[in-house]
This record gives sequence, C-alpha cells and structure tokens, in this order.
Amino acid sequence: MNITPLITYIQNFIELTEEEIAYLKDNLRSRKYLKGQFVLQQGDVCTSSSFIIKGCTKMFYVDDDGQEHIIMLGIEDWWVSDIGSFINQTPSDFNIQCLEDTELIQFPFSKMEDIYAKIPKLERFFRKIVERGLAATQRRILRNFSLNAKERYLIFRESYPSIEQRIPQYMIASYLGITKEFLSKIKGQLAQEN
Amino acid sequence: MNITPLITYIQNFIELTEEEIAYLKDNLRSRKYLKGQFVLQQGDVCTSSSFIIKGCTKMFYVDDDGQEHIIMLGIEDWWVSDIGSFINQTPSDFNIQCLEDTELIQFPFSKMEDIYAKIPKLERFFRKIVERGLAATQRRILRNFSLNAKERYLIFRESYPSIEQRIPQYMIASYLGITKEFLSKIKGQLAQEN
DNA sequence: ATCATTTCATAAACTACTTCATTTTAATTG
DNA sequence: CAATTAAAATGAAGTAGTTTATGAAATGAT
Repeated sequence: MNITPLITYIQNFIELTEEEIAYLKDNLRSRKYLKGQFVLQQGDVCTSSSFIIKGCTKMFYVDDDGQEHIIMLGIEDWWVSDIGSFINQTPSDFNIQCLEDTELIQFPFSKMEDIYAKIPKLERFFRKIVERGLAATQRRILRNFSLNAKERYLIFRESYPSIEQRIPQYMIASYLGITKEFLSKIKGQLAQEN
Repeated sequence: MNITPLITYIQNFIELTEEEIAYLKDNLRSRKYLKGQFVLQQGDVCTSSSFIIKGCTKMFYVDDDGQEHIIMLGIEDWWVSDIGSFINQTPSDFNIQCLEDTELIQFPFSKMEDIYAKIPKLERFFRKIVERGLAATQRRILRNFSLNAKERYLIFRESYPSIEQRIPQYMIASYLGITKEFLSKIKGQLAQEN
C-alpha cells in the first residue's frame, strides 16, 4: 500500500512520528477502482473520506430530469467524499465516479474516533483542510454569481490546466454549470478571437 | 459580555469545564455594531472569526460593475468571517455588513494558537462546524446548478423563514443569484397560483 | 482495418433571466 | 403628517444560455 503521498501531504500541515505513520498504515485502507467504477452512489451512506493517490474522479448529482451536475473534480492529492453524508452518516445525494483507473486511501468513518484518539494532531490537520475546502467552495459560489460562462471557463482553464487535458469537454461544461453545446460555442468564439 | 449563547452552542459539540469557560470569557472579545456598519471590508484582512449573539449580517462581494452579490446571510448562532482571508491572513474580497444592530463574539486570529493550546478540544469543535459549513456550501452550489430561480426561492423560504422577514427583498434576490425585478415577478406568479 | 459508440462542433428556435424605464407602495425623517 | 427616500411591482425589449437536431471527428472494441 503506497501511503507516501498521503503522509507527505499531511506533513505539510502537521508533523508525524514514525509510530504514527505506522499506525495510519495499519488503519487506513487502500482501494483501487477501474475507470467507470463508483466510489459512492447516491442513496448510499458515504462511509469513508478518501485521498487520491492516483487517478481522477468526479462528484456529481443527477437531477429529476436525469441531468448530471458536476460539483467537484478530483485528481492526485485531492480529497473526495460527500462530507455531509460522511459526518452525519446519512444517505448521499451525490455520486463519485472514477474517470480513470484510480487508487485511493480511505479513512473509514468507523475508525475516525480511534484515529483521533490515537493521533489528536489529526484533528488539527482535518480542521485545516476542511477550512481550505470551505474557502475554495465559497470562491466558487462567488464566481458562479458574478461571472458569466466564458469568464468562468477561462478561470477554470488557468486554475486546472492539468484537469482539462484529462477529462472530456462535456464534463467541464457540467462543472461550469452550462451545456456542452454552449461551451463548444465559447471555445469557438475564443478560437476566433486569436 | 454575554457569552452564554456561544457557550451553549459550543457545548452542543464538546464539553467545557468552568475553567475553560472562564478562559474564553477572558480571551474573546465582544463587539457591538450599529446597523449599516462593517465587520469586514474588501481589501482588509479578516482578523477574527465571529459568532452572532444578536443581530443580522450579510457577506457580499461587489463586482467590477458595482453589482453586489450576497454569498451568505447570518443571524443569531451563526458564524461570520471570510474564512479564506482568516486562515491565510490575506486581504479579503468580501464585505460583511450589519443589517441590524448586531452583537458579536470574536475569536481573534492572533489568539487562536493560544486558545487551541489551552483548550485542544476546540480544535475538534471548529473542525466540526467547518465541516458543517462545507456541507451546506456544497448543497448551495448543487441547488444553484440544478434548480431554477423559483425553486431556489421556495427552498430559501422554507429553510430560512425567520430571515425572510428581517431583510429586504432585493437582498434575498442577490442571495439567490437573480435580480430584484425577477424575484418580484416570481412572487407575483406564486401569489396568483394560490 | 472496420464497425459502433462516444465526443465535439455548428446552427436555428426557444426560454429563463436581465436591463431599463416607469409607477406604486412602504419606510424614514424632519 | 407631510416630505423625502428607499423598496417593491410592472412591463417591454434585450441577451445569455438551453434545447433540439444533424453531421463530423475521435475513440474504443473486435
């Protein structure tokens, strides 16, 4: 189980002893998914919080008309979970699906209390990453309100150049909150401008 | 300084000893604002995270066209701050303004390390409330993507009946991400339907 | 290579929402 | 309570983004 990227990531925030690293290694779970497989399906409870070692995921919601809305994309070193479902252990409205073969390290909800008891510093670590997540999510709301689709696309392209290469355009459209046709139109416009 | 509502709130998540409560009383700051005053102005660093004892606030962004976009509303027992600015101590893009005379209890950034050192349990408390905040913010993104303005308004009305009475309609429109004219039209439609 | 399927592009008709301009109503203030 | 200002309602015209439809290009399976 390749836990190194996770440990490196955690140590950006807090320091871990060898013993603590060993404890995590014993208590976390590595899990591999093939492209197309689901980490979470709507209606199920999100039983673990996952760190992406390798691969790419989308978190999305399917509305009553069958339309897919991408709430979040994830690549290496990102976290994926429906945090609402995870903290309350209630059924999720979201799906999380792998867009490539993907390897995750999972923090099971059932072990969180033990983990926090054993390594209290992790309480701080998770506080910090959730704070960051919240700040990013607020920025996203801001952009969706104050920018039009073209501006949002340009920002997306700058912010996540690596993601744009890896996933199909219609998913980017869904992430931006527009139709694939309209994104195509925007790209047409941008191409003409240059 | 009336710290009771805050202590009650915290004790929904963790237990505090008398000594810890006294420590908080000594190290937190109560602050009163008049209607119209700013808790935070864009360009300033958000130096404290605030809990609302009494009153009502809006957090908003002013875009390049001078348009106001409300990101969050707050009433009693809610938290207000620009968390991105707070955790990184960088200038904020947001304003927080009081819509009524408002009383806050503030956690100064400069004291957070001491506070966490003295009462490590608070690390857990803040982790939990930020997790909730993140879950709520994700739900909001979801709704903005998958619902139209009328549906969003109906959900808002159900979720925050107490807020709707307290603030002008054009602010609700801004919170919903639509113009005041269009909200007015929606209300007209709804009135006719009944 | 070849067939099937998925993805991307383009365009016309349509709709949810905005903008602008005006009037009515409600809230503040002297 | 009259006067002033701010908020809400209404309507006409405009626009950003959607829907539907069709064909081309890329990708994947055999």
